[in-house]
Amino acid sequence: MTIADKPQNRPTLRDVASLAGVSVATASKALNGRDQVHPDTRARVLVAAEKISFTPNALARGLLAGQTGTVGLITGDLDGRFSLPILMGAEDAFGKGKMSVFLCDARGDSIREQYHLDALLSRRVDGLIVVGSRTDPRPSLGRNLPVPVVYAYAPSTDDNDLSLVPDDVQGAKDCVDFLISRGRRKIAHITGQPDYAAAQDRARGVDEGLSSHGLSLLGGAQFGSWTEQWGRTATARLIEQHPDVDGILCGNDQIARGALDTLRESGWDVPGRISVMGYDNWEVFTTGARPHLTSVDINLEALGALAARRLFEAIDGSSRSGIESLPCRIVPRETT
Amino acid sequence: MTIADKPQNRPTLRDVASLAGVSVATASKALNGRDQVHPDTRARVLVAAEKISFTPNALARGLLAGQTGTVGLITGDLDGRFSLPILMGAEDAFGKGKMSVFLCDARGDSIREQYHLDALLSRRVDGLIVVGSRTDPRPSLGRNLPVPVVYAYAPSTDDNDLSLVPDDVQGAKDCVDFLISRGRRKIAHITGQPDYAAAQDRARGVDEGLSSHGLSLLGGAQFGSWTEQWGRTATARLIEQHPDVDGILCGNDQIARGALDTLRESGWDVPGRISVMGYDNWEVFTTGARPHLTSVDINLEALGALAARRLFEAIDGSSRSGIESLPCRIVPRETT
DNA sequence: ATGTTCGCCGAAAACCTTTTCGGCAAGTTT
DNA sequence: AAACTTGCCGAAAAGGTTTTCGGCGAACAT
Repeated sequence: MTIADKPQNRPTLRDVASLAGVSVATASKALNGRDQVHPDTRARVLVAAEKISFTPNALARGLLAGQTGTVGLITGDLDGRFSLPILMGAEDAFGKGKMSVFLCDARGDSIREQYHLDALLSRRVDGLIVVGSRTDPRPSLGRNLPVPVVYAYAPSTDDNDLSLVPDDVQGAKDCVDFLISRGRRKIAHITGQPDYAAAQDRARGVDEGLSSHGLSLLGGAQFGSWTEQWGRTATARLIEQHPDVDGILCGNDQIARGALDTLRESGWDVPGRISVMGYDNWEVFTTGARPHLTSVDINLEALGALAARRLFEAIDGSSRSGIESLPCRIVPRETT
Repeated sequence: MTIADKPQNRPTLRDVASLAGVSVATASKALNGRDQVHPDTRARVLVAAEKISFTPNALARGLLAGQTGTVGLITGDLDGRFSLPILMGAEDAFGKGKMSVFLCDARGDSIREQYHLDALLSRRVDGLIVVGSRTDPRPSLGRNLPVPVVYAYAPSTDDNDLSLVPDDVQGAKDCVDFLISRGRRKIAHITGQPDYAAAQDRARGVDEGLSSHGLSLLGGAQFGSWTEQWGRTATARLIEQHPDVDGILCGNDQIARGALDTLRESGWDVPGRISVMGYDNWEVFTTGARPHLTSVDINLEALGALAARRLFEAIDGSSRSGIESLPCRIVPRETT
């Protein structure tokens, strides 16, 4: 019965018009705020539309206008940790009533990505945002797509595309400055797999930051994996080999979590004897830690917002290309 | 220039037809595998379509067919932990080439939810999946929507709607059985805020499970918050007041994480002296723990897949209502 | 009274695709 | 040779909306 009493064919502009006793042309103009329609007539149309709860068919409108007011966000993310904040940022930037953003998930699979691309293009989205789960360059979707594309977080390999990425090098430098401003001088770096651009960039930032202060890294950058386990192992080795260490910059929050665990179990006071910083500001890790973990926020909402603005500009005609880096932001908590 | 050389008006079926020297009717039939078209003609049309990389306009098709082959997924999730697995499950169940699922995020805000609902309905989706971030009942989207709706994870308050939820009561019972089969008898329960249905359901399952074995809970269910901090605090108190405890069922993985930390620091051997189980099977917590945490998977992909099937049935006419519970699955690791 | 402006409305075209149905030519049957 | 079937193709309608443009009546100027 829930099916039976559903209005099988939904109300159309023609229904509104006949109810209001006008033509569809006038009804359309009345609803869209065009002038050339008498105030009384407009009022009649509005109540008629309200009465039958008319919603304009976006398919027909899009077909005619050649624009749908829709942008697609294709993500390769598996758990939404990167893509949802970017989605939110983009939505906020587009503002309500204008453009809708719809997400679909390719799970890092290029077949699925192509499938979603086709689905979105055939539905005539006005633009695309492509999100990856690592900052390593990824293959371009192609040069002669019928709509503009912005790559977010994971840049395109093609310089003709526009990509937006967090500035990991500068973020890492900022961490160094932050620790040095807290009086730390013997700084180590524990990070993830060396084949990640994020690991390389952050390590480079740490190096350059220390160099600019005339310092150098304690024991060199320790590459491993992005896990708590590695954080624990590497930290245990670190404090044994370098008992004078007074700061650890970790490649992400999980490694930092592992570092904190090992330090606590070894009786090292944080932040009394040593400071620890994470990266990514994944809240479930930073505020679960003891003490709460100082980290670096990579501003994904801002990335999404800028992606939306750039897309809007491109839809309106002006186009950019290349890689744009966005600043990160240190979130001080209790480990520094 | 990237804009300038974009084909401003995309190829249409008319272009294909004129290139192949046939009418649009024949071109359509050729591309859609209809019979009534000569093999040679079909081949000509196909190469023509390929040549100008024609993609059919889904707007026009949907306008005509009254169906768009699209379902919308509205989530209230903030980090995608629940909604993305459900999205994936739904996609897999629909299968490729048939239906596309697009996600939009209301962030738990009913204004935004209404906005996205309107956006999806005006784009004439064929159905909706509504996902929440807690298992507490949520307000219905309404009874006379023009398309079928399935609520997943967070059920609707309206019994006329169809809702799919994980069976937390049975899941908790299974945990009890699991611990008892491992020889545990003195079992405690530490869980989250008492105003969460998930906390109540899981606590009830634990109670009922123990009763069915003639046992009872050690110290009663400990409600607190879904955090590591609470897991640590409650566990410290627990082992002080009940040194004979040999099993802790935690309301989620973060609480379990906190419990493990406190046990390790108190010198309790896990799983030698005591077993610990989490809930939700959030991998980043279960495999980061020492030892790796046994947990309960709430099968979100299966939930999404069933949502897709139910939606498909409803679109085809048959309709159900009420709440369907899906079984959970214990994932044994090293803490039991 | 004639011509002109102005305000408001409606018919029709356009967007792109799918499906129905009529038509035409070639081949088949009586 | 006439009647019929078969295979293939194309014209046209339909779907819902927006925009353009012509029209019509009323108010105004001469």
